[in-house]
Amino acid sequence: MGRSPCCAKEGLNRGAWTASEDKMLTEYIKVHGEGKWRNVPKRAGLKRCGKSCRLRWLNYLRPGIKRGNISRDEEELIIRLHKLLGNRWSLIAGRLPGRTDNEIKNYWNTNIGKRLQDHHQTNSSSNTRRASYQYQESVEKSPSKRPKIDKDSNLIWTKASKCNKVVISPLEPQNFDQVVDSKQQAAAAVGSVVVKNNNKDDVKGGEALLEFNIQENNLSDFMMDLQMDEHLLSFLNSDFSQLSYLENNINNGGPSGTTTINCPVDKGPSADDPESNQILLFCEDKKKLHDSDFLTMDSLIGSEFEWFQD
DNA sequence: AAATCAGACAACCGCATTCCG
DNA sequence: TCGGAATGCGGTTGTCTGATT
Repeated sequence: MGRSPCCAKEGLNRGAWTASEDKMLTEYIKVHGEGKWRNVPKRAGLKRCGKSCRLRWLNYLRPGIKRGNISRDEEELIIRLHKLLGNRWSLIAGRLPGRTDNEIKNYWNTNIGKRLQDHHQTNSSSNTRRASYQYQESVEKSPSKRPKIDKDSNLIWTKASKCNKVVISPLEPQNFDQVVDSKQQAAAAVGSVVVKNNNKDDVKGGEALLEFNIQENNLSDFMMDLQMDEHLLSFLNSDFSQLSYLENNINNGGPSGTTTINCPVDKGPSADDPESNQILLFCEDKKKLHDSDFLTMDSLIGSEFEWFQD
């Protein structure tokens, strides 16, 4: 049985929204809030489908939307994030307050992507070809709906392809059972994951250590399984400086010969205690970590852009 | 002045994922 | 647990506008 359309198409307006339609939608959402998009047109008195209302609201009418004039800083950030994430426009937009995925996508397609392509054509032998461009190319060659990521590219695939439900939360002793559940899920997918309920005397606050033994999978797989987009990416702020911190930690060794990545998270059981509001990742196999592609990320996103500039 | 072209971007479409009864 | 509905996402299309011929 085919899926029913989100709304009947007969008699609906299409194309550009009028000012009065915008007003009706805005006023409706002010009163009733977002969501239940299917019902919005009927209740707001609009001759539009729910999807169209949602899109109009999210991309145009929503408060706080910045429009046009993408700054140099924003552009550089878009390029950096695109290197990391590929065409995950919504994720990229999430790092640019007030910008929408649609706007960034359009901006990329009409400005940055085109310039990159032009640059590539005039400089095809240059070794400055970057993952984002390679990705763009692969997409162009492959018209399939979903992007195909070259495993050898430097793109970080932020959605879990193997186990996307392993969420590591700030830990308290009473949460340990929960952690073991996560461990079992992760172990099935990644290789082996060891969860230790640390002696409170050894480690402050009864934190648990999660040790990931990444088997033949490289660290980018490891990153996937940690929902990088939700947690790790949250600390990859615009200057990405903390990645250097990771590298330093690997080179110098963290506490007890392990490598520690501290990832602030939005909320936790003790949100008022900054120290408990951390995800701690320990990787004992420093060499594996060091040899992995992950470290190239720092150099990748910190790479120069003069080749690209006007 | 009219026709054509290209760039920009809003909107649409189809599919995937998530939610929920 | 399952299936349908709702939502989210990325690719594509349509349309407007300004530049060029």
